[in-house]
This record gives sequence, structure tokens and C-alpha cells, in this order.
Amino acid sequence: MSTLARLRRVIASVPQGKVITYGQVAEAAGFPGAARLTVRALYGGAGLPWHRVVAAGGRIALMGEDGQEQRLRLSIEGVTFRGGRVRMELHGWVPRARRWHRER
DNA sequence: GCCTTGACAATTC
DNA sequence: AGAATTGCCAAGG
Repeated sequence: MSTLARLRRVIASVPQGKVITYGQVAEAAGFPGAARLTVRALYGGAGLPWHRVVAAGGRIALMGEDGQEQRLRLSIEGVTFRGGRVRMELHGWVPRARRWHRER
């Protein structure tokens, strides 16, 4: 399992109406502190629910129209905002801890 | 291999 | 509140 594949697996695990932060994705994939890796994973990740990945504090990282697109997709799924940020206390997704050393 | 690039994050001023 | 600073890690040139 490649590094980026692990990150993408985490991203793919986020259900509709939920969101996760870049940092949490990296952490759940086994790279605490490497939030930027999540960005890389998103690049080649066709078919991923990219709109469910937000910056720390529920901020929308994308600027311009892409950001609007993300807000739209999220609100369609039932995600609510407050002051331009996703209400993490309501929609934050906590992925199950994975054990990457051995498959089961 | 070294250097740069990212849709980041936490800290500090 | 906002800018600057530093840490983080894999890919690609």
C-alpha cells in the first residue's frame, strides 16, 4: 500500500454530510503533522470526495470559484456553516484508527 | 541525491 | 486579526 493510497483511503472513508481536515487525514494515514501530504494525495485522486476535505477549523482552503463549488457540494450534503466555516462540532468526521503495519 | 512544490498547521509577533 | 516563520513529507525535475 503506497503512501498516497493510504491517504486516499482515509479520504474515501468520509461519508456524505461529514468533513475532515487535511491534518486529520495525514494523521489517520500515519503521518501526524504532515498535512501537506494530503494535498498531494488529492491531486492524483480521481473519484475522491475532495470537497469533504477542509482546512483546520472548518475553513475552506480553495479560493475563488473552486471554493464556491466546494461550499455548494457540502451544503447539498447537509453540511452547515457559521461565519464561512464548516461547523466541525457537527460535521467533523473521526476516522477509525488503522493499523498500517499489517493487514487483517 | 538536492531543491522545489503544494487546496496545510501551529506558533509567534 | 493578519503576516511571517517553521515543521512536515512524498513526488517530480
